[in-house]
Amino acid sequence: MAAGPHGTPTLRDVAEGAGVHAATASRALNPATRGLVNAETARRVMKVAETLGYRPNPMARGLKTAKSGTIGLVIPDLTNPFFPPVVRGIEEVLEPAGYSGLIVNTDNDLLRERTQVDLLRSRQVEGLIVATALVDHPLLEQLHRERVPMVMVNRRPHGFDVPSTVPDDAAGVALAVEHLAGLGHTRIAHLAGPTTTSTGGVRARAFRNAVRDLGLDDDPRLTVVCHRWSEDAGAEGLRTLLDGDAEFTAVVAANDLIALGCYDVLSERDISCPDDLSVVGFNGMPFLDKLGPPLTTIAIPHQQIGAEAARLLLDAIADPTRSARSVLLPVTLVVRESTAPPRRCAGAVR
Amino acid sequence: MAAGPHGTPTLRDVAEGAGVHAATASRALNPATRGLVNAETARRVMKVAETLGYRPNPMARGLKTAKSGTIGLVIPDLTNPFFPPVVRGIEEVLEPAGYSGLIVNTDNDLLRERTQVDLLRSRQVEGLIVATALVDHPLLEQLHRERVPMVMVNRRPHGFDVPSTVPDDAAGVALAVEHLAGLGHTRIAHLAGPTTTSTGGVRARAFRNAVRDLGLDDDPRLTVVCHRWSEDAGAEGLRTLLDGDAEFTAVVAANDLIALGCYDVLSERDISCPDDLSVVGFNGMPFLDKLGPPLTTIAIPHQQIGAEAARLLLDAIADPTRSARSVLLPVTLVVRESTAPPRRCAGAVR
DNA sequence: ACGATTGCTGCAATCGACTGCATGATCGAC
DNA sequence: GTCGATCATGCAGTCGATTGCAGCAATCGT
Repeated sequence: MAAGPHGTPTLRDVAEGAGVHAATASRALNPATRGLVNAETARRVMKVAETLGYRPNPMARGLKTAKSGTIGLVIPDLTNPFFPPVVRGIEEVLEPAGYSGLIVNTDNDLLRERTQVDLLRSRQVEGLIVATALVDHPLLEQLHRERVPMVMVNRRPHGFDVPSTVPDDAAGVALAVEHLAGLGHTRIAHLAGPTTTSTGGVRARAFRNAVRDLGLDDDPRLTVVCHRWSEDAGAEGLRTLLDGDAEFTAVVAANDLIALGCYDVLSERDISCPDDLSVVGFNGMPFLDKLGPPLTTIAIPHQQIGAEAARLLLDAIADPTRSARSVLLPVTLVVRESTAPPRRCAGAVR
Repeated sequence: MAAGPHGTPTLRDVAEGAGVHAATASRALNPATRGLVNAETARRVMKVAETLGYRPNPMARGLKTAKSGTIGLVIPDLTNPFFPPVVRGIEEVLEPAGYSGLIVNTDNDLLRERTQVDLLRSRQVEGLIVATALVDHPLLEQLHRERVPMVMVNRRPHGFDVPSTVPDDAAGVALAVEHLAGLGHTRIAHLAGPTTTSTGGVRARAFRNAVRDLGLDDDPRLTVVCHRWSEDAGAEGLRTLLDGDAEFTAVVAANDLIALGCYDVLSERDISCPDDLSVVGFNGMPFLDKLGPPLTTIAIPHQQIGAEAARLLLDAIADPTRSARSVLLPVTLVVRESTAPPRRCAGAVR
């Protein structure tokens, strides 16, 4: 067990073991420079490295090359079931490429976001995958100006071009509306996400387009904007909808959390789903099939979204001049028991 | 904007700006060595560092000090809702201490676990927080021998002493059984977790103890071991229970996922919960209150478990000689609608 | 008033890997 | 048999921060 004073074998240990200079060992071990070394010598060095269990010290390497081999993942809250699969998708791509992800949670707090990104940058991350909510974002703009390689997931940037991977929101909403229309609903409500997020806006617009395309009642009173992507906000949204005077027999929630908020109001007001009201979610988070009733939703490929984002980022790092590309991923309708034909003579639901 | 050729200001830039040597600047900036420097000089250096936006390069620092400021988090699957809150609890403690967590997923695969831990070690993590399932684990033993600072979450190590933070499993199970007994159940079944995990064993033993303590029917046929902590395994477990000839009116699942598996079987066989069968889960994962029916469960303080684990690890890093301390965290019973008194003349459920 | 202590700062080596440049060896060509 | 080309390897400096040691000045004690 030849090893340096610190226990782990160093490049010099390997070089010594192979009877060559550290420089030669370095070249032999690096596939890109291996050609510079005699094939036989290279083989020998590699064998010694192998038996010694040599691991290049990423700090020493990073110090010299100014590369850390890490990527910062900026997400609002890991506890939101949306993100873990996305993270796994990201790591699935990053790992084989020799990168690791550093996760930070911002809780959608602007200040916290800033300090967390600072933290990441001080850790020398080579790029950022950003999943935060806000669409108009001075910090993002600043990072973009500073040429920090960056990709957005699930959100589109506003003014400047940054690569992004997003689900096909418009198609998803259309799927939901068509499904409800097919069941016979004509007055469908929408609980929109915050307008401060691109997703909220896109889905709301897609909703009205779908309603119009199908010739359903296009009543502006049937769209209520939730101020957050949360159960609470969803509950509040449905309450104002119910307390309004517009009739509706179905609601398309801008995401599953908002739909879950609806469930709270339903039991609170003793409204039956799907008998009195059909509900459709969006995102396809886990365990939706165990709800009472199981929630019909638009499933999106979380893992793929992450994987694509990671690929885009690696591309951007490899070639910073490449223009921003964005990926739109297909979504699917998952029909469960929260949707059904409207009752014969459904009036205003209250 | 004075800065080095790479854009980010270096220690020498600061030193130059303050008219001192880099060594002095280093000492002035490090709180531990600041006393060695003239107070006025230190102030000046710090001000220059501030205005320059100086960030010490963690790689250079790490190279010299052989510390990376990172901790490895070894978890089975981030997608399992159990872990995200634990991770947040961990980071909540790690961050103020200047550490970052590097997350890897093992999918409970022994080989993958090994390569992932190798990855972490090659990234020079200063310690490991391990949440993997297996109780007899050559890799863990090896790490322990190699003196890698390490803490386990939610599991107790088998042969050797490693600090750990676990929920009070025994108390939780007792709470569940008492709750059911209080409702009038006398024949209570247990869907145990894998015996390869300490948690599985502990909860199963606690179950039998609780049943005996309360003078309920202690029938060995009423305990079935699930071979994994998953919905599938839970479903399978309940099926064998139902297909057996022992009567029971309630079931304590070793965790929520197993309880969710029960829900599948209930609808599959048209058994009503809680009318025909009461079900109690364990862990208190999110959205359980939205299920049909909302699941009664034992809530455990996920975030606290993580935070305590991180604290233990920081202690272990600071003083490796300190003996292993373990923390037991209190759990609470959350009563919802999956439990009710048994029907008057409940026979065998089938 | 002189040697000794204390306080502050600079010098230079170090951590481990990378890399431009130079040197040495080998071989072919004329 | 010598010269130049090619190939392989070694040398030494570099990345940025840290730290033992030395040096210098101011202060103290007697």
